[in-house]
Amino acid sequence: MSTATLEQRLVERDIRPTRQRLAVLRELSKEPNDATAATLWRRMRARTNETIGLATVYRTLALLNERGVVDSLSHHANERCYRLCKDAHHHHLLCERCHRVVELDDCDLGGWVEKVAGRHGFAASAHEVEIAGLCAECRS
Amino acid sequence: MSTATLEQRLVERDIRPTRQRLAVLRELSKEPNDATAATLWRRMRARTNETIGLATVYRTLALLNERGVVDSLSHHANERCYRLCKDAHHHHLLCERCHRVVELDDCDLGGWVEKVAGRHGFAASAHEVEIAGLCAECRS
DNA sequence: CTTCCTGCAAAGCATTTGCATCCAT
DNA sequence: ATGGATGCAAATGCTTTGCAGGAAG
Repeated sequence: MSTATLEQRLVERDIRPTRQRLAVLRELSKEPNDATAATLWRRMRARTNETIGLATVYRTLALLNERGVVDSLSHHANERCYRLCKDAHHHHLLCERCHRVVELDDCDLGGWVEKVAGRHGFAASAHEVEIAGLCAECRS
Repeated sequence: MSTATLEQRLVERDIRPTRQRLAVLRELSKEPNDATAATLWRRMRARTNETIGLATVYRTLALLNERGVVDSLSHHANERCYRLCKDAHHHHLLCERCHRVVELDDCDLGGWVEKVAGRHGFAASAHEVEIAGLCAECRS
């Protein structure tokens, strides 16, 4: 993804596109799965021309999450993982072996959700589905 | 739930039903929603006739979770929550205001899950749905 | 006796915060 | 100048672990 597009994502949500924030976003956009704050930080640190503090990575991820730019998952019990949002609404397929995460971009569950929620007096505002299993590669 | 039944749940999974483990289980069975390790511990401590260490609560919850007696959720970002499993397979309704958790005991999503997973080459082994919204009480 | 369990206190670790400095407007 | 952003280090808070004493069979 071009830097221009990444910058646009920030500006759109009223986030000042600082060097560090763009760096975090760029790093996330290279990651097909999800990554922890520390992982992203280490990768950026490894490049001598990019300096950034771990606290800034945390602050940035929290901000991006709050504004809907990144997802925050917590499958690995003790550490939170982040990934760039692809679309507004989607679900996840998780591979139990290699921990690959596939984002599903189709969701036709709307009706079912309303029905189930209504049955318990709930007004549903969001839903999230996670399917765990083995990916094609790990199956073979 | 009777103590006998609780004890049975432990014995069935080859867990020695010690006083502390039963206490944790009994405390969990009184909790309609989910609770953190510290919350359960404080409640048990409050009763002068029950002594238990926080570490033991953590160890017990981890064990029970591993053996499928309790669920471990992590909605509240920083603290893990536990709740007694009702059935083998179920989903959750979460109230965004009061944090009540309702366990759905019906799941008619089987076909959908297989279809979606298969489309991406996955062999699904488990799935989890969480629906967030406002419960009847918080809506009014 | 031997094995597993528990309590306490001491780590461990991810995450947050205080504060001085820096940067952009 | 002024308000936000950052880096570093210190603090926080949940969770785990080491170890000595205990309970159970």
